[in-house]
Amino acid sequence: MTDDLRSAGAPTLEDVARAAGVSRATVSRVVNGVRNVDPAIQEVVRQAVSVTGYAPNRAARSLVTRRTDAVALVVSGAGVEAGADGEGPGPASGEDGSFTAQVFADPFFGRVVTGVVNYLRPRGMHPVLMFAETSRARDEVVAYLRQGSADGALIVSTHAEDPLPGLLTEAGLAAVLYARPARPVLISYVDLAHQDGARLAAEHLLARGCRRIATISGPLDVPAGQARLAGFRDTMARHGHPYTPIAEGRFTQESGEAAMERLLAEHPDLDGVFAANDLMAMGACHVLREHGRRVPDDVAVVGFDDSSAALACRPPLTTVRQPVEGMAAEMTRLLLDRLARPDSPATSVIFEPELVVRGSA
Amino acid sequence: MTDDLRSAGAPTLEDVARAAGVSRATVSRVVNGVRNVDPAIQEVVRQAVSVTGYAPNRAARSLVTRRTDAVALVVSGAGVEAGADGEGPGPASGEDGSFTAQVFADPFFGRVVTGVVNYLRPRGMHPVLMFAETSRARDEVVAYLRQGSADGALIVSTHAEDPLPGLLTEAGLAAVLYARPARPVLISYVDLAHQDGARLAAEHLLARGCRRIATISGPLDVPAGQARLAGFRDTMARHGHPYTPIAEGRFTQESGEAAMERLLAEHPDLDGVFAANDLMAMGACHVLREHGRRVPDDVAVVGFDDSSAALACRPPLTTVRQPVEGMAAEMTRLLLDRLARPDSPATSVIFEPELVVRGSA
DNA sequence: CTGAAAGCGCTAACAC
DNA sequence: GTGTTAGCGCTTTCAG
Repeated sequence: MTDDLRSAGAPTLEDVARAAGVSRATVSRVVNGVRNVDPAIQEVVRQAVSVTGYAPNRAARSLVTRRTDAVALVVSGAGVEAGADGEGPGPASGEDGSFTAQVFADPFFGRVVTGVVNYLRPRGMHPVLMFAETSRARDEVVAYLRQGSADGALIVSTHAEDPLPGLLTEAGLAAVLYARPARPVLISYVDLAHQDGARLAAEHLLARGCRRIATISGPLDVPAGQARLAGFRDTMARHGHPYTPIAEGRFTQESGEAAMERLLAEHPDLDGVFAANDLMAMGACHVLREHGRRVPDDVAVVGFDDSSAALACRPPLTTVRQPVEGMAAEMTRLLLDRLARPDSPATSVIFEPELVVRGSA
Repeated sequence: MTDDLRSAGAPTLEDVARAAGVSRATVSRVVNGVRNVDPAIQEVVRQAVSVTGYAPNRAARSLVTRRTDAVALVVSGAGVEAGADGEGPGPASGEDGSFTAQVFADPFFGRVVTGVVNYLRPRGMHPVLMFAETSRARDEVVAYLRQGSADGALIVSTHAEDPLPGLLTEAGLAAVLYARPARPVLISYVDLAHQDGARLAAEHLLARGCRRIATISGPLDVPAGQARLAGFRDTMARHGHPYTPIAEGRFTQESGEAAMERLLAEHPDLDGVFAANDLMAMGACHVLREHGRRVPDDVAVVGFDDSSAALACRPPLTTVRQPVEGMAAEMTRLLLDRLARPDSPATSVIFEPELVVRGSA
């Protein structure tokens, strides 16, 4: 008669306690691995746990611990172009899903997810995926965190002037960014030394003997785009090339193709190209080949990121490696650190890029 | 003296009630949009909410509603090959992150995420990302759900014989699959009519005049790989081609390249290739070009999925479209349906593929 | 080392 | 239409 009185609902601590003949508190201690419990009793409790099939209720636990063991992984973007889906007069940058689709078109985000998950998982934590491309969506992210649905946020911004970091810190919520915020907010972040990366690319092209070098930059309203361009230009200037042709892309393969077309039209004799990411570099290679230029013999191409696109390309891309997974893991570490010590100061960690030489340059 | 007594901690229902001069219950009603509340009072409460900056505590709410508004989005795989990372004698298919990295190397998963998020988001729900490539990881997913950390699970299996669906239904947990389970489990799922898709590809190649057609199949231990091959073979046989060369790939570009090399070595005169996904088709195109074959003039190539790789390829791939985002959305709808009516029967929805003609065939 | 008891913040009967 | 109240299942002092 001590059994089977709990036919409905999942077993609770109470049930286990009864089955083990101890108090709820003791069961709780055993379940949470708190010391100071008689080994013999521990064993009895463990038995009872497995007999009853007990699983602690996360909500009840969260209610008292004030922790959820979840973190929000949010992809944030300020302005998305109107979707070219032709589905009627929808909002120009609305929540029609074009943003979420675009995000994953770039192999970059998958790598971030990989890095985050690999750090979180061994610690029993999980990422909740969120997108914050509109002001409404941003408010929802803030609300989500304020409700205590997640312990903190990992922010990957696709555009500068993203208001989200500000909103978050203002609300006293724990957050860490991938990439330095445009306006200095007191918040931790990881970033890459983009300028150094661009320098590596420029020097490689120069060392290779290229003399008429152009660049396909990233969007100039995103910090990474600016920094890579700046690093490239500075290096070129320092080596006696104060004027280098530039075509702005949007980090997509398509925009890379268009940029390459423009470059080729204006400078048919170029012999080297630095693209600010691999997707654009790949687009450039396609266009070059279509125009009868051999890569790297006629035109050398260097990409950036060392994403999966670099190996997918023919020839495989010489590129500047951004250790995305490692950076994402570090970003996660910074967040968990902050959660453990809420008033630890904001920290930033800058990673150094590395040149990876393959076939394209 | 009615104010500022709550300097510490977030404001609770109690605080709002006090500020509005009503009871907790009333505040709860207006916050949750329950009818039967005097409009005037509603207004007063809303004021109080915004004055206090109240945000409902999700844990407390979940504790009583038994809902979290989160669903687990789990990528499940049975056997992953040993990582080729050369980092010492690690476990052959361990939790070293190689699985998570592989998963996002394919544009497929990003599309699934997109579809899921776009369905979930307007409903105030969010996906928690999980991976279940080892038996340990699978147990964690089950435990996660049993703790009530998420209301249900969306499963994307990368291999057949995945034990997860069985574990889940056995535990009475709500789950829906992307792709039919290998062994018939009583569980809802969405899937594509893979055979029809393969038929479309074969017929297109045939109609185009190709007579020496080979195929690069997917891994034969995954249902989609089998079905696409079966559909292709049947159609070829029906059109008088009982024997078509086959090379097995693993749905990666690299494996597609290797398969194409083999095919070309044995059948130098082939004039058409059906690859079971776009990544492999892209690899095939590269290899064909390296061997001096023009696509589509010398050899026509048809892919499968209509992923981003199809457009990234030169020439753009003629392919069989799998409406991944729509299928993922439907999968999500099925899950929420199930959550709303727990004893609704298991349902399956099969989507029809569509041929998309571009440059490669 | 173990038990008793006080909540965590919210929803949902149930009274009024 | 609104307030009272009883928990939801857990952790955590505080006694013993």
